[in-house]
Amino acid sequence: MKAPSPHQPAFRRTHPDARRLALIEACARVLARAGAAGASVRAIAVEAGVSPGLVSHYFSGIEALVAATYEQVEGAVAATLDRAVDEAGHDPRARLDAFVTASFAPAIADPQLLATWIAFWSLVTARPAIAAQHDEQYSGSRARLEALLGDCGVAPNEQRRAAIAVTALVDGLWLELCLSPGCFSAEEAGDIARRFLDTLISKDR
Amino acid sequence: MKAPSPHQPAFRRTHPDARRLALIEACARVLARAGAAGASVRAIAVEAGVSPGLVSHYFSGIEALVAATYEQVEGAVAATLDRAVDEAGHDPRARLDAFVTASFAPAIADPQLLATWIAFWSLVTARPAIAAQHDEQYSGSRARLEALLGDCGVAPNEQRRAAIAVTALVDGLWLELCLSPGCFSAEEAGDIARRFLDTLISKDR
DNA sequence: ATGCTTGTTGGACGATCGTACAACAAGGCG
DNA sequence: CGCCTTGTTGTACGATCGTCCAACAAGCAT
Repeated sequence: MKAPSPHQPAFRRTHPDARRLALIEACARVLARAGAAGASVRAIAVEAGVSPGLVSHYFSGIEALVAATYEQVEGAVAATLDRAVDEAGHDPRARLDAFVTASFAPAIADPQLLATWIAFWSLVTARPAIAAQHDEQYSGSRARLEALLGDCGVAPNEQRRAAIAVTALVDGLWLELCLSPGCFSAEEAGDIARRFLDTLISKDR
Repeated sequence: MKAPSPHQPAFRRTHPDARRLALIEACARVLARAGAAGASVRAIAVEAGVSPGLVSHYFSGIEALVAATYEQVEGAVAATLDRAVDEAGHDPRARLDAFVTASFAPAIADPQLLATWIAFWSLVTARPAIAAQHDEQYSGSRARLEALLGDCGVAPNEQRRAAIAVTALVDGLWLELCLSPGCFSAEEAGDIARRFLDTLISKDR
């Protein structure tokens, strides 16, 4: 079909970091489209426009690629939330509200995004290294939330528990919002979460 | 190895319902042990002590078996929670507390139990029938919670939202408790959830 | 005891999986 | 311009997957 140029390059070399990132993004797209069951080496290679061998060349296996994809996507989500917090100005409570509101925005509460989480969760129980990665990213996320809560006047000795509670409520709402988007709306989820924040913050005032 | 009896039965016939249940229980054990990735037709057949062909004979495929397993396990969990509620006596608040406390008991907040949920969740997005099943079981669970909340004096027009909130908080805590059991304890999770119930119930009193 | 129903077996089948490796070529360097 | 490094290809391999179906036998009915 294609008229071959005198010397059309069959492929292009890429910086290892860029190629690695491209494979991660392709993995995320495949997970979003086909779910964890459809995320095979070949499907990801086709999605990235490379040969299957490259996946093995950059990652020790599918699990390592899924772990790297989770790390990447989780980082992107955290960055989106941080941006929403920063854009909320300097009022501590407004920043906290922005955090939970952004957590249910279409870009975050996305069923296709859930697929990455599920694929990662399915590895947590069996693989200690994956479990350690999960613990690390969870504690990082909780630390950011503890800071936001502290700015709102939550006592230091209550921050840990409050952050666990808020994370659980937001994650639970997020999960259900992804699994059955028609059950309740993102606005309702935000209202529920913000009302819960009221009870945490006004408690010791 | 085995000295064959004059007529040792090579297999035993079973009531279709009993065999079906045995396959479901075998599926749950395989999911708990090997995760969603290891739940193959053959592995489940070995676990159940039957030949691989039987799985196809009773279920249209692996997905149908996973869906049936989720339904069965979810029903068992609901029954356990209902029993805990009943054993709590007649005081409405004590019944509600028993519900959340039992939700984090070792038998429920079990990493191996999470595997069944993850395997089921991984099918929700792609398969409309699975999504419908999830919606149905979620709304059933929420209805029971609404009744418990109503007995505690939550106004009818607030019951839906309160039940969504409690479900999300409990599920979020349960999920994290399963994923990293060392992060916080079941007692802490129960305390967080019960404290949240305080804010919902004492509100309009 | 004998036949019949049907639950059950067990292997065949093609598809797809992850992995590995030798050959190839793109692109920078001398 | 031609060599060299190495990112990339493409395929072969064995394992395992889900599905299917003809043959078998367990246990009830007669």
